[in-house]
Amino acid sequence: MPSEASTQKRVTISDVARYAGVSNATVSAVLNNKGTVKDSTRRRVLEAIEKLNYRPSGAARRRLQPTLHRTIGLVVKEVDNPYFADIFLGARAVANQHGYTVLITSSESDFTSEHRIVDLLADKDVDGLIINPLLEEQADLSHLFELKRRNIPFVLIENVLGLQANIVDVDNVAASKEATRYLIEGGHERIIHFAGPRYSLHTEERIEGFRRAFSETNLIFREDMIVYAGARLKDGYEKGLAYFQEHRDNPPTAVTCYNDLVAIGLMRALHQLGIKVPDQVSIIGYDDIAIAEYLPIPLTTVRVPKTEMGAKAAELLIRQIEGANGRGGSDAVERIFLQAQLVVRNSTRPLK
Amino acid sequence: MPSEASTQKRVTISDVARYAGVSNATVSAVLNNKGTVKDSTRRRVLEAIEKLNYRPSGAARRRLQPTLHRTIGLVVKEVDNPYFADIFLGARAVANQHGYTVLITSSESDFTSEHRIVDLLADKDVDGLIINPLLEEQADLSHLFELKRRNIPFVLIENVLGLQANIVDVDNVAASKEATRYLIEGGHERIIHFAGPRYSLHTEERIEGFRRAFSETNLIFREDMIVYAGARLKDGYEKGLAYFQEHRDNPPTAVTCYNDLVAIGLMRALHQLGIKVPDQVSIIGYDDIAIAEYLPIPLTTVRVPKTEMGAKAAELLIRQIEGANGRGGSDAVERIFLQAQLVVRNSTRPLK
DNA sequence: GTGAAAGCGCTAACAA
DNA sequence: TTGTTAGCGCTTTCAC
Repeated sequence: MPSEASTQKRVTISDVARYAGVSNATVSAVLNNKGTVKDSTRRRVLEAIEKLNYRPSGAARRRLQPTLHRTIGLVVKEVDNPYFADIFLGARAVANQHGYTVLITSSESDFTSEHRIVDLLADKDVDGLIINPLLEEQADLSHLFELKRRNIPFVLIENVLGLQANIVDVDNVAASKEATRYLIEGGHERIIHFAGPRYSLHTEERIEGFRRAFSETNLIFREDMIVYAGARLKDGYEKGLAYFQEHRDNPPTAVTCYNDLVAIGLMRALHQLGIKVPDQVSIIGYDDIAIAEYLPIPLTTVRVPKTEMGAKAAELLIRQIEGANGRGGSDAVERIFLQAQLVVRNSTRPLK
Repeated sequence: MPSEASTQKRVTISDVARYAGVSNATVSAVLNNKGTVKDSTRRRVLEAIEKLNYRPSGAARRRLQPTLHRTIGLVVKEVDNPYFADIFLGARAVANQHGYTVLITSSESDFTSEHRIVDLLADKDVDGLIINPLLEEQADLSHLFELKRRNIPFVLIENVLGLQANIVDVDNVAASKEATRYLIEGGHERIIHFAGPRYSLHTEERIEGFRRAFSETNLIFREDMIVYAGARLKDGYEKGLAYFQEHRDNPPTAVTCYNDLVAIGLMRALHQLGIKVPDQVSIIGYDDIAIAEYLPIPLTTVRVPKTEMGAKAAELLIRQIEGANGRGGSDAVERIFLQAQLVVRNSTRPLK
């Protein structure tokens, strides 16, 4: 009943010391398990801690060995996409080798979240960031510029127009084109593309690849070959159901998808509509997530070297973090594009 | 060529100030975009920052508004399991409502990692933790006790024996029993269980449920009904291939799996061996990850309310974080067990 | 516009 | 065994 309702101020080590009738140093000693404290004193301190609900500030404590924990922040767009798990795993492997720990957060396609997250990570003193940025209308890149101002190295794993920054990615236009061309060369003429979410530049790049495949043949590209689906199982399923119902009379013979999740969703829709894959419709995914190979009809897809991307991104980042400390030297931006490759499995078949 | 190779010491605001011939306060003003700095001065400071590659310490800066960013750390065991994505999403929703951000890290089944991660997160001053702990032989719970000592609230999403701690989980024994009983009641007699990894208590709980289902009938449980597989697609696939090849003459008619990933891997193996699901073998998964429903043979599985678990864990945690600050009151440990439920789809069929 | 100085919460000498 | 003190890197008054 004693202790008055203190104002919202933080409880500090001094409060505890005062309450327990000892000095700050003693409390600190208890906190850090130094063996040097008499048992009765220790007990009193512990009691005070409990009583006041004291929580030591890591920030203050850590100051002396700031290098104790090296960390890298990874900012993704959707956690429920296995794509990011692989990126993480690749980054983690390299990071661990160098004594870094990787922290993940997800913007979940929300631009405000992305801003907040990047700020937060910077405030938490991560040593560098790997970011999969959202494509944004308002082009508010302030959080990335802030990073530059604060001199915190970062590498993108999807391009941001109008920003000089390190990037590790795949040539999506080329890969998407290759996938589409594979279909065309197989004799497919009515092909459509289930495109990704609007907030992704990858979406546009993959559409562009699709388009270019056409321009290299005598087939005509038409806008209505692009069907905006999204990035998730559900998106592929729902759009698939809707599209193939609507185009019942004249369905396409092949679909390239934004990613594997969409492809799998689409396959479910087709299955449900009684349309056979690949007999009636060929399907190509993108990413080559682990499960693609595990489906009863293994998915033809574009393999993105996800683990390698994560690893490369981490390498580049760590080089910047550590190199930068040496001299103000290697400030030149690096842009690394890895090779994506079509993996033909059973969800596609040539028409001729 | 001038600037000597400084010893590895951190570059501080004072270094910048000295280099630019101004005071710390001025540098600080520049850093924080106060409008009060003359342009020529600002430029000089910026140059010094660049030159020295100065990176302001977030820790030091943040001290004044420590409450600016509230954060929760989520420690998982394997990022590439969609199970955790859903936990995260549930936690994130609640967290965001309360102004918290959720940071994820993964121990990847490595106990040393778990320790390091928890330490790190504590040092980074997260306000609380949601942890999916590894089951460990040496029972070294020091990192969790450390959390208690530092008064950082945490909630587990898998039990740790011998520790008084908040927990949100599902009754795995009951759920696993229910799944197995469903098979037995359907007339299956030769049933096996593809068990999870050794580092998981869930593994043991699910085995126990399997065992108990038998003890309630006149069927006999035998140790060789338990096949240790793992937690991943690959595990189910490889063990499945091996097991069903070896037991070609006398295969089981049903398998319950540690989780959906293992089940899907197993189905691939069976498919490859020409064994029909569910005609020849019934399969039950666990978790009900999104894709379970999307398979050509939708998976019968135990639905774990993952999103709800994440949400509940976050609620409980935030209550502890904030309640605790009020008085030293609500220190009582809470243990919440949600309901898991069998969802019958097409990968199982009754034998009678 | 800019600098000097105090203070944030904590730990690490060093004395007592 | 415990207390005193200085200092970590930064921001913020408040003079100049």
